[in-house]
Amino acid sequence: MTDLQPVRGTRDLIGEDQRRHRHVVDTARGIAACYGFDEWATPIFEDTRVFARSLGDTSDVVTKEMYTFADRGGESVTLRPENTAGICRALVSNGLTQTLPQKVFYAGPMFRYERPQKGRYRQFHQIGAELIGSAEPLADAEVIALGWDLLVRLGIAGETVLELNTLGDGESRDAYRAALVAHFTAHRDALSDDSRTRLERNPLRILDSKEPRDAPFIAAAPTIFAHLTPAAAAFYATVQRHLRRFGVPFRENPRIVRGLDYYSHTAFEFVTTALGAQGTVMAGGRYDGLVAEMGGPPTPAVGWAAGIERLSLLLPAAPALTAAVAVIPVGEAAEPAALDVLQALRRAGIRAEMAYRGNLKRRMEQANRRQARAAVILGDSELARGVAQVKDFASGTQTELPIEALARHFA
RNA sequence: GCGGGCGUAGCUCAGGUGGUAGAGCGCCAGGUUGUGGUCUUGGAUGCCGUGGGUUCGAGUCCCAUCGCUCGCCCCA
Repeated sequence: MTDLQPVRGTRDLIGEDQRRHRHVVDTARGIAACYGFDEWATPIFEDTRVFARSLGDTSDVVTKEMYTFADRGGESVTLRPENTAGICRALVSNGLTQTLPQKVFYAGPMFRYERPQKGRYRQFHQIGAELIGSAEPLADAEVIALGWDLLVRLGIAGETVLELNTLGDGESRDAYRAALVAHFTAHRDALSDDSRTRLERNPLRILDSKEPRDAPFIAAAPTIFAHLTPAAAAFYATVQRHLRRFGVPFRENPRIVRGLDYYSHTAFEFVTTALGAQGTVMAGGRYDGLVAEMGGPPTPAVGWAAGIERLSLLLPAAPALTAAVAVIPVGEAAEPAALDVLQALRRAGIRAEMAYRGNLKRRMEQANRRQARAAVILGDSELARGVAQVKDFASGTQTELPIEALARHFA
C-alpha cells in the first residue's frame, strides 16, 4: 500500500458511488431537455474577477473559500466555486444576450476550500438550471417545477420540502434590511458572536443562524412581507399561483435567505433532514443583476443549483448494472469461435464478456463473481454441431441453443 | 478558523489491570482434469497511522504529529 491518498476533501467515484452520481446527472439531463433546457459546458476555471465581482464581498465563498492562484502568465485565475457566474459570463462572451431567453443546463465539478463534512467536499459536483432573459414570474415557477420533477423522478421528493421566500426588489430589500438592523441592534448584546458580526456585514444572514441563543430574536424579527413594494408582492403572489398550477408543493419560510449576493425576488431551497448539517439539497432564486455585472445589458434571470453528492446520498439505491453474458470456451481450439460469438453478441447490443484465461471451472467462478446473467459454453463437441450450452445463472438451468440463435435469445 | 469521536488484515471490527496480534467477510488452493452460486478442507495477508517518551517489555500508558469522521461556521 502506498501512502498516496486523494487530497483532503476530494474523493474517488468508483462502482456504486459513480453509478449513483451518473444516475443523478442522466436523470437531470433528460428532464431539463423536456423543459427545453440545453446543456452548456463552461471552463472549470475562470478569471478571478468573474467570481469576485458577482458573489458579493461578504460571502465566505469569496473571502476565504476560493481556490485562486496566479498562472504562469501571471493572470489570477480561480477554480469555479459555483457556476451561475460562469454561465452569465459565457452568455455575454458569446453575444447571446441578443438571443433570449437562454435556457441552460449544466453539470460538473466545483471547488471550495472548506472543512470537509458529510455531504460537503472541496471538490464537489453540481447540476444546475438557469433561465436567462425572462422577468416573468412564470419563469421562476417553471425553473422550480423542473427541480421538483427531478426530485420526483429520483424518488427522493418525499425526503425534501420546498421552502419558498421572496427577497423583494431593491427597494423592498433596502427597507427590510433597515428594519432588521433596527430590530437586531436592539438586542445586540444578547446575540451570538457570529451574529454580531453578521449584523455589521450581512444582517439578512442572521435569519439563517443555527445558534440557539439567536433563536428567540430571529423568531421575533420582522418578515419582509410588510416591506414589499406592491410590484414585488404581486410578483411573489404570481409565482405561488403558478407553482400551485404546476402541482409543486411548497412551504413559505420567511427566514430563507441566499448565501450569495446576486439574488433578488424569489429565493427557494429544497431541504431535507436526512443529511445532518448539510440539509440543503437544491437551492436557487432570481438574480436580475448578474448579467449586467458581467458586462452585458441588464438581463433578468432565475435558476438553481443542486449538490450531486447530496442527491446521491438520498437515493434509495444505485441503479443496477446490466448483467453481462459470459462467453466461455472449453479448450484452446474453441477460442476463435468463442471470440466470434463474443463480438456478435456485443455488436447486437448485448453486454458480453470473456475472461482472459482460466479453465471452465475458473471462468464459471469469475462469471458468477461478476454477476453475469448467463454463461455461453462452447467446447469442441458443441462447435461440431453449431450449438452452445447456455446456462442461466438465476435459475441454474442449462439448455442447448444454435449459435445463430444466441443474439436473439439474449436480446 | 473552532470543538467532539476514531485510526489494528483488502472490508467490518475484537483485543479488562502492559507480556510479543485475532474473528467474520473477502481472497487463493483442494474436495470435482466440461459447470458457478450452496457445502467442506486447507492456506496467504499486518511498519497495530507516524514520530518520540516511560518500561526488562507498548496495539495497550504519556506527548506530539498526520489522517479520517461528525458538529460549529459556511453552503449545493
